Amino acid sequence: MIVEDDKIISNELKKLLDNNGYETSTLKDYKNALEEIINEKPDLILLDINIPFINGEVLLQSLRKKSNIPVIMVTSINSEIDEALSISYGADDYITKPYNPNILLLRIGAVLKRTKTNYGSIQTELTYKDLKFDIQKGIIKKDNNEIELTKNEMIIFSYLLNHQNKIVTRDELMTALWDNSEYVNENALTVNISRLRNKLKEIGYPDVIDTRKGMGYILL
Amino acid sequence: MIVEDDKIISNELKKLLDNNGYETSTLKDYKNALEEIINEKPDLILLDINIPFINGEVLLQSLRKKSNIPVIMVTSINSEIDEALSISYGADDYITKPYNPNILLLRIGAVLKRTKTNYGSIQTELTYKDLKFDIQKGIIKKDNNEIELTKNEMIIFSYLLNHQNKIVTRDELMTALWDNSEYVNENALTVNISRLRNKLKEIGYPDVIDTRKGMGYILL
DNA sequence: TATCTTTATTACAAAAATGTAAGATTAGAG
DNA sequence: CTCTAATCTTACATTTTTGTAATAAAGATA
Repeated sequence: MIVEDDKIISNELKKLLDNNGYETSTLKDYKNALEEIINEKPDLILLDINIPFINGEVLLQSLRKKSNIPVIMVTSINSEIDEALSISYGADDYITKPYNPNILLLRIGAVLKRTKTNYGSIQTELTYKDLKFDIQKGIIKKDNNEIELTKNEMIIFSYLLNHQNKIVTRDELMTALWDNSEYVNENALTVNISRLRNKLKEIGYPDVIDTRKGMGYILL
Repeated sequence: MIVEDDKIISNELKKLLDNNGYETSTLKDYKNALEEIINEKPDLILLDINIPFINGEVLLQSLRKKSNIPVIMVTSINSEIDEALSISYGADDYITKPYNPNILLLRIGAVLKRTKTNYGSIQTELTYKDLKFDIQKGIIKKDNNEIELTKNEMIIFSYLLNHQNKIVTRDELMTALWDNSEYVNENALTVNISRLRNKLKEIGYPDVIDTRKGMGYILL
């Protein structure tokens, strides 16, 4: 979606993108821009900083409260402050007019690539050594093998994976697993670790969760 | 982590970052850079494009095969092609020397903010209207309320959310839920949808999964 | 080494998740 | 409007997940 008040530039951009395999739509002013955007859910927005009535940065700020749709700021003002501000407001990239069409296309490609796993969708696969961890289905795959993790095992494995090679205390894991409002046996964690270890062993990783007595666990 | 061969610039960068609350480490050349990076797991890398022996872009390319650690390219060559290339190789941002310290800090902040939920970690929260969906724990939160989803309900809700406002066929959902190797009753899906709907109703969203008879379902 | 504390393992029972079947509803074609 | 196919609801039985307790093993400390 192109948000740009200058019709000439807008058409130029549209033509460029249409010719390169993108579907485009255009908005000429800020009026209802937010609704239009939310409604249409474009994959990416090219946002002119100087669209009439409202500054593009204000629009970006409001948009960011509702959505993570990627935004590339387009501006004629080649000011470093604006560039930095765009980024801190949540723009995904920034380009100045006059723009080099090829650069613009590359940047669009890069932003889409960078954000496609995140925008609106859930990152489902995480890698640990040669294992693929599908958090959505709760399974770990290795070549042809595949083991299923239960919810608790998933939470523990995710947590360890997010802190790989760092020691994770038992308390941290307890908090990740259970609201500290509800009381559970201290040993419940130990049992769940044990179960996770067994499953990892099944798939050929017997000793990856190491005990650091008195400190916690570490995923190697 | 600063990867930069010019000691003066390297020290300057280090001082700037140290003074602004970051912990830094430095690498002076490409030798074993990849191992060092993988080993240390920095939160962000400032990568000089002209480090000795190997071009920074090559390093970046190899790194991207192993990790998504955010990288900001630093270069003295103010060439648009390099900038575009950096981005398409997977750099998260790009800055030219001489750099404005404040801009650099802002960009570092922006990149860290943008990537913190993704780097090495699992994106755990997704938003639907005013609900927060924690995929890792399988719970949906609304203000003080909170409902727990089972694995099947999570899979269905995730799938619908990833295709919000688009019609999703029953077959798609069946495939998302079960390997098509194992046979399950057609009705199993209906029952699971029903269960999910009840939970969504509990939390104040009674009619968000709409049936499109003969076609599938749609999340409004 | 002896002792004490931390962590592991196992078996078991309670709770939760899930597929099935039977019957009820509903939407849309004719 | 009527009929039929699609979808829904409910209840139930099986399977899975999970916490507990009792006992065992392993590390640390003296």
